[in-house]
Amino acid sequence: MSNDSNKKIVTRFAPSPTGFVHVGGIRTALFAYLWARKHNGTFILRIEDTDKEREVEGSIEHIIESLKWLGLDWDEGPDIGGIHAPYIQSQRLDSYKKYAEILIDKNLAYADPYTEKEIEEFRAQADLEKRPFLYREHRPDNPPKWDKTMPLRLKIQEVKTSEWEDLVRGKLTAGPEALDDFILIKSDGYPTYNFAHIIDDLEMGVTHIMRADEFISSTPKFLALYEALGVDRPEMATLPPIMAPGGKKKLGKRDGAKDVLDYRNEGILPEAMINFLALLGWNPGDDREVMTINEILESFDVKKIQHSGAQFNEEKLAWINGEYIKKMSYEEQEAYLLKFIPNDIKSLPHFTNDMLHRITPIIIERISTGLDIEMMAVNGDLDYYFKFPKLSLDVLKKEEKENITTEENIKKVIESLSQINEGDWIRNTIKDALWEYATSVGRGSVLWPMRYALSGCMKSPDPFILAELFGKEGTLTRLNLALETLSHINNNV
RNA sequence: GGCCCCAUCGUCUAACGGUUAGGACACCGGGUUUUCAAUCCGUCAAUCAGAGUUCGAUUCUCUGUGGGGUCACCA
Repeated sequence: MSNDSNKKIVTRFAPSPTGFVHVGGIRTALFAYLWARKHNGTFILRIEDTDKEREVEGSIEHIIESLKWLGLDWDEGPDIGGIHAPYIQSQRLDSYKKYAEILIDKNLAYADPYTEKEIEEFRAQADLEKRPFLYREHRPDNPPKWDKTMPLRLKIQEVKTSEWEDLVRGKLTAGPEALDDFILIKSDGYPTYNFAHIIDDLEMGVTHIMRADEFISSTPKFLALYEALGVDRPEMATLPPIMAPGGKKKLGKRDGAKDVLDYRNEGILPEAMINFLALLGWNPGDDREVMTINEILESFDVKKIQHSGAQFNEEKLAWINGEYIKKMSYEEQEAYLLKFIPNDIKSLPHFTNDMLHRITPIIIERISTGLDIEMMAVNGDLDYYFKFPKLSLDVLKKEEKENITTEENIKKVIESLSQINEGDWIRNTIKDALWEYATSVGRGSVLWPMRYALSGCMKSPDPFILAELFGKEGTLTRLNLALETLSHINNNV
């Protein structure tokens, strides 16, 4: 293994183009990115498309879009090229062939003459005998010359217990069962992941491999291949798995893991996602939680990477996102809000830039993601800013019976507010004009009907804030509407 | 099942072998606003179990238990 500390750090993110990337993949990319950037190293994006069956068209563009959204930029990759181009495995078949020939010449790789059916039978037999199936136990004595239509397998030299050092986990071991004559080149001519990623890492000078812990069990095979090739291996840092909510299994696409870009659509900010993901399986060693990418970079250390799995908790992600939203500039907040306000609200009679401008801080204070804004819209907690509320007879009646909302109180409020000059129409003046009376008759019997008259809702921001927002005329209009509704009830009872 | 990895509040985590086991999210409660979705304060809450080493284990060792991963011509 290479221990040359002067060597430039090179890491990579190597997804396969089988669809979108979920947060697990991004976390791996992030840690590799952080390690490279921290050391002024190189971060490579490589596409591992050796399984043409599972390939999904458009994946590469989608992956690139996801990484760019998050600000994880790379120094070499399929879209920008680089000194180790190409960066798509299906375009690197010559390299794999070259190394395959080397292994064949050294008598360390051989053609697999069996049919799939025969292999199946070996496997079934092993199952029957309740022992692990190992291809090497069926290794042919005189394998045919490899004609590229048969799989090519690595010939394991020495069956032994494997032992290696992991940057995160320390000393790891695996029994001899983990070692088998695995396939290097498939019968379709493409290399397996096991072979291709090692050749690529070698040719691209990758010094550190960040990977999820499902690769621990195949590491002995990688080790055997490095040995056969006679090359130093890169350092390996095993990341803990990200668990699905509930903690019962690793987060995966089948269990509903979302496309990271879905989070963008929900209003998660890239900085918040990066921050959250960095903290999933790593911590800076102190109590900081909201950290900029530079602060993360400053403190990042593979030694602080967690060993055990961590559940992906969307609530905490939302909380962090809220922290970032509150730190945005006023203009950014307004644009953010506008993005999530549905069109039917935007077409309401009083929807103006001025009103949007004024409610921005009020709404922003109360939300943590765009989903919250959409939810407010659905619940009717947004439209009263832009139109006169429709008051519910039932609600008013109920309060009438409880002797809270009386015509007298509303009249008194209207009377007091009418005396305020337009120029003095701010929340504190409004409050001062009403406070004494409200206190004398019980604040609830004044504030509640005021809130309801202004918003038509059981809950809303402070009624004085609403009154300021709607202006003197708007406020009095709404109060008179309430009064009208109330007297209408009284006349009909 | 074989092999491997992991194990602190519900969740994410902190703690040179010596702390009243700390923080954050969530929850719950309270203040303010007689609204809460805002804000402030507070409560509740954990070292998987059993041995061993040690004056002293969350920390080291072993066993057990639990959870996860992996046993492909997928990555």
